[in-house]
Amino acid sequence: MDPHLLTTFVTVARHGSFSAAAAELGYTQSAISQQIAALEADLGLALLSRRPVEPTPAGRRLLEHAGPLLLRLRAARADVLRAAAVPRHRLRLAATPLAVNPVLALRLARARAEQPRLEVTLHTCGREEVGAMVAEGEADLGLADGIAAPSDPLRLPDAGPMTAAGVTEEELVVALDAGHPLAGRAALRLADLVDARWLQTPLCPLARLRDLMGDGFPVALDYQGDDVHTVVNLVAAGHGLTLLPASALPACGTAADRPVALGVPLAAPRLVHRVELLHGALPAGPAADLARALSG
Amino acid sequence: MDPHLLTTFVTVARHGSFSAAAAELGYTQSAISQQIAALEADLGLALLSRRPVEPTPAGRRLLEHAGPLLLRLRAARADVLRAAAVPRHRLRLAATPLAVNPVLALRLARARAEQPRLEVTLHTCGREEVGAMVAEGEADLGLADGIAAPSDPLRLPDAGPMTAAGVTEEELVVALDAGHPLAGRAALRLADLVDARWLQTPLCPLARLRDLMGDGFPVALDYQGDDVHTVVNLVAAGHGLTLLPASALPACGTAADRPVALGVPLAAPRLVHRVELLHGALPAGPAADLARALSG
DNA sequence: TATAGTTACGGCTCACGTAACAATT
DNA sequence: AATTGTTACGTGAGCCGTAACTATA
Repeated sequence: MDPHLLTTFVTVARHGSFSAAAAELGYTQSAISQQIAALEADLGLALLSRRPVEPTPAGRRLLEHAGPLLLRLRAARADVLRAAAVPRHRLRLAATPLAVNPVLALRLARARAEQPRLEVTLHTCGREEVGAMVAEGEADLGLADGIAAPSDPLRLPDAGPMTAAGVTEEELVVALDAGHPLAGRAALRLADLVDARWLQTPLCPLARLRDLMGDGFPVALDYQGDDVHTVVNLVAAGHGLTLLPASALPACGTAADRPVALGVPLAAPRLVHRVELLHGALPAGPAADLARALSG
Repeated sequence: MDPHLLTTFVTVARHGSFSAAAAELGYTQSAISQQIAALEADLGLALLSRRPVEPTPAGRRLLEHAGPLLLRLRAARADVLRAAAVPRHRLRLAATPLAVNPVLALRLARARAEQPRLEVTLHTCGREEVGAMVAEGEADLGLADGIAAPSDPLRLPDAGPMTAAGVTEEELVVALDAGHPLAGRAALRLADLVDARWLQTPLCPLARLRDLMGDGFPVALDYQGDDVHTVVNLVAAGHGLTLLPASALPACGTAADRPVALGVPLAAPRLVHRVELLHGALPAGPAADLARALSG
């Protein structure tokens, strides 16, 4: 169970090939073969079937552990080094696309106005990656968004000792096209939308809604990207419903020349769009200042 | 950050001595010295001060990570092996002292009556150790108790992918001696007991109450052991208050010849004594049967 | 001066690379 | 026949033990 062998194992499993893993890790094919053999001998189990190279049931099980385990290992290293590092004035921020809402964008602007020496780099990526970047010290602060009951914390994947605190909560709206039968409503209940046609996007994972409401939420279109602008255009064109924070929809009313997406407030269940600030323990100097500023 | 070096590091830190760690791990003093040097070189930080041997701030930080990390590593190994192992008829149970209440003791008896071939070993230990034993596969099932709001899960320390499900919830009572000024009350509010004299025991950690209610709960006596019988006798003798599940107190009323502990129901906040069943994913065969039986 | 951690050095293990081999398509 | 994983074997890095050294109480 040497982490070294574990890394090799996940790489081989990911590529489905010993040679490809060897190329990526800078070893020879032979070394990879020996490493996998060593891991299998250590556990006394076959972890991969050969030709084609695929994880066995035991291998799949190990894969579920290996990722988080290696992440925590890197996170621990990063955390110890971070605690001893000198505070930098170049801060790296990682955020999910919907996390940088108008409120937080303004707070960030104010903080930068107050501390002109501060250099900020902002990087957009998925939830898991935000968590991983903060845990591994690749980002000083992270902003992750999600759907939760008011004042409830988000259920973020565990990436080791890390602090998460809510910074904004905002009304959730059901986004739909202007011609949709429900467009005129003053408010909607999620229970009434279980059988509507939904847009599947990483921005609003339907699995989360099914957790809350049970089965349903059929997928009309699956959009794999995370671009908010694209999602809004897809909604406007009638590809399906999705949940968005109110501020993610354009403020204007109707437009004659193109389809428009409308937001109808969600009446029940009581849910909000919540953004949480992530950071390793003890954010030092500038990072702590910025964290305070973002918390409002 | 080799786990091997990490284990050496925690052992040295625990003993406060290189030689003692060497003795425990079966190495020479010299090897330990080289291992610590290697770890410090890898991180580029001093982790231990010498003479006396104590962790530096960076070392303390690493210690916070190392324990859970090594536990998860052992847990992952155990989980993979468990999934591939043949189901056994000798089941090992780990439980905290207050977890085996009358209800669960009866359910266990019924299960054993229905499956005569089943051999059960029961081991009592602290919360963390129950979690660790289940995670590492040293126990097939675990029972951990704690204080929580009704239907709320316990906040158990994370020991990797493990399933926890509530099995019983029971009324909490404030245990006090018969001569206590509050002994006559029909019910008590925790808020009124903030300044009372409390018994500190692992069975009812006052830190948990302070989390809920803020500071207070002064310690009259700190009992380091976890024997329920002893705690009840201490309470009866007037050493202080504690919270216990109603079933932990003797059923009888008063006795002339010796001091008696009484239980007064806790009216507010609404809290219960909750027991959760812990198991690794996929409990196989007999373990799954027993888990079902204990869940009622 | 005694105790305890560090450094020097030698031996041995083990992990990797080269290269020949085997198995699958 | 080509591709890809396995096995054999030699080399070199690294880890541990012995022993000499050093620093602290």
